[in-house]
Amino acid sequence: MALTKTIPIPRRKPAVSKPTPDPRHTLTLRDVSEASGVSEMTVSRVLRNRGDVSAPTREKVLEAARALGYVPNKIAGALASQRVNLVGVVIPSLSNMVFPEVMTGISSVLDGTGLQPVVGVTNYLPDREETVIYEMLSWRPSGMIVAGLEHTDAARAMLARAGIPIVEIMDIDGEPINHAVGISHRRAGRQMAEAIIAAGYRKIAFLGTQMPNDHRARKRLEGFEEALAKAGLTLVDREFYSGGSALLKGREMTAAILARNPDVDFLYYSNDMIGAGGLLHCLAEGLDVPGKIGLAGFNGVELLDGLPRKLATMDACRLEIGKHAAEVIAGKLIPAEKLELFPTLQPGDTIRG
Amino acid sequence: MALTKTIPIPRRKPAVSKPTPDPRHTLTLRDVSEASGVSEMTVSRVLRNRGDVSAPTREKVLEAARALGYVPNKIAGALASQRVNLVGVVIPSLSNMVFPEVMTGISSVLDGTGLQPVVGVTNYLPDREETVIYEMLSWRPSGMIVAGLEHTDAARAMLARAGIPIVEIMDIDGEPINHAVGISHRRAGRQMAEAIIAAGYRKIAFLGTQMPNDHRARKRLEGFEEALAKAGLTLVDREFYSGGSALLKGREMTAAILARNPDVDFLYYSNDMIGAGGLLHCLAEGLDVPGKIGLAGFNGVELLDGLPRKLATMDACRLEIGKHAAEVIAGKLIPAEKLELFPTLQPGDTIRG
DNA sequence: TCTGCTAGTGTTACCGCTAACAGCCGCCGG
DNA sequence: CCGGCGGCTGTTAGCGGTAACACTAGCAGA
Repeated sequence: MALTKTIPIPRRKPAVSKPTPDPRHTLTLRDVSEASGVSEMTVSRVLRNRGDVSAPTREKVLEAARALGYVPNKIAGALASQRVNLVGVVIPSLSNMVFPEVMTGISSVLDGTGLQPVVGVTNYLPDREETVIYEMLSWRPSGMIVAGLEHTDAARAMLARAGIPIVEIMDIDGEPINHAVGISHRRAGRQMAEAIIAAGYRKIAFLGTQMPNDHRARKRLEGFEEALAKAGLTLVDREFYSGGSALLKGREMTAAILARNPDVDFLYYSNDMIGAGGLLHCLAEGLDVPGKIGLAGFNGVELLDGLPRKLATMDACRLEIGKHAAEVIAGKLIPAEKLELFPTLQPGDTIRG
Repeated sequence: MALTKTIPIPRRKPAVSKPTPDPRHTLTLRDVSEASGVSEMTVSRVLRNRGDVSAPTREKVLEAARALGYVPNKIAGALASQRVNLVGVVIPSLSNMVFPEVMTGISSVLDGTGLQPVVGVTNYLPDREETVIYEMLSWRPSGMIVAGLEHTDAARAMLARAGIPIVEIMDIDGEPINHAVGISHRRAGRQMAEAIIAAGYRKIAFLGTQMPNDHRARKRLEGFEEALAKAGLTLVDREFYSGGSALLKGREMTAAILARNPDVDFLYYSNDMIGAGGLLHCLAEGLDVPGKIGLAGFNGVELLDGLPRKLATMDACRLEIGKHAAEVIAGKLIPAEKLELFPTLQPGDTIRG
């Protein structure tokens, strides 16, 4: 297209005279190479512990690198090697105790592998999730761990054609892009309902979060109502909240439900935090738990151990989910399409047995 | 050094014949450029919204990029532009409610700026912190936010010569590398002690975490004892824990202290979670709170709102700290060396007043 | 008509590092 | 004595973008 020759100008002064080795200049391999009298390639080999380098050379290089305070530039390294030791982790929130524990599981496995997790938070917003995924993929990570199976079409498409292992975690009720590691929340809800019914409770109410995009809470409720229906029951009442202190909201919602339905005999909470609030309320009111009224939550947060009475719950296998997801990314686990874990129901002291 | 000429071999086949546009191939600017019939540079300009591009060209390019599902390679972009939109955030833990809130503050400010936080967790281990910092710096972020003022010498040195803004958060009792945003924990401890003494309590015990590297908890305790000393008092007892459910540990430690010192009249906890456990214990025992015995924690976690009685505490300005730190990084705030915030004492219902 | 400017687009040379070799040297076996 | 091999080190050409220009065309003003 160009009809004439262009004579481009170098972007930068080729090199400043050596006498003034600008101390403000960011160090490169070349600096270490000059300081230690070997080629950049050899320095690179030493710093990555790759290839054969004689012991004396290695020493010299390490010495020089340390003295200069050289920090390698992974951007350049990643571009050249087409390899990035990052694993994207996309989760909805950090503030509810469940994802930090998943992170712990992920880190514990990744720690040995040279891979490093990078967290992105979506606040349960699908568009935000799409953006976060896009941003992460643009760094060409070695793998992605994403919470949930529900994503925007664009997000699914990006993940699918990224050419890296994708693990969707927490939930297995749906179609994974690649691999899924989690529990069936629908089944979890069903199991809890069956246990409650078996214990003889009949007037059951639900208390949960008002979050259209918390698909896992939704699926639990669906499974729960399904099992109720099978027993010829329906929820006698339900109450939702959003924002604020979960513990406090749990108290308030519980008070509201009890005021409306004095004869309710079971309260099923969508998470342990509001369940704990409800439990504190019931105890404060002097209600007979679990005789007259039973309670159950979901998650198995360790917080519960400190309560005066132990709330019935179901642990969500968070640590295992994180570990297995990381194992799949790290190639330590045979990648089945779905890896289902089975939560155990912990009856605690709030379901009569 | 080489005496002969080397004829290197290209790393990859120069180009596959166009007829088979390998669908597995990772897309580059060139693919979009070919699909839209303009130069790579123009595509780059369109995708970054930089420079003048005619509307029709812009449309064509966007169309092609969307159709192909192109995701830019930030690694290459960052290397070429010497610009990275990442901000490293190094914190000790995610599982204690305090750092998630700091993160919220950081994100809220960074969201508008194109900058993106990347979190690293150290588990209160100095060596781990050094590694995390090294890893992060190797990605050449635009800035770093690091919790605390205590680091290994190597970590300090790396941060100091990275040539980017460094903000140390949470604490200001010490010498920052660059900037510090936080509160004086020593002063916070002192203030709490003064309030307790003013309320007439005299037999005061301390309950906290057994963490040699939680410098902020240590400084609070130091300030606390300093103020006690000034009033001629000393701690009548102290108890430490590590690991496990904080709420439960709070109950257990409280029981232990009370068993050893039946006449103790105030319990100062190093954090709200164990304080809440202690409060639950005292209430369960039917103790007269705050008449016979007072309690106080630290942090102002929202959890407290749900308790039967409100624990006295001091909020740590977590949200503000996160916001201000991010503002410094984003260049929105005049970078003073230390930015001190002042926590407010919330007497709650557990200090008699 | 010529100049100067501006908007739009293309060209080239890197950014800092690593893959893939080439080259050198010393040693060993035949 | 020679070929081969293995250990160590160097050379070159990118990786996929972007900075900094060069260049063209179109148009306004002198």
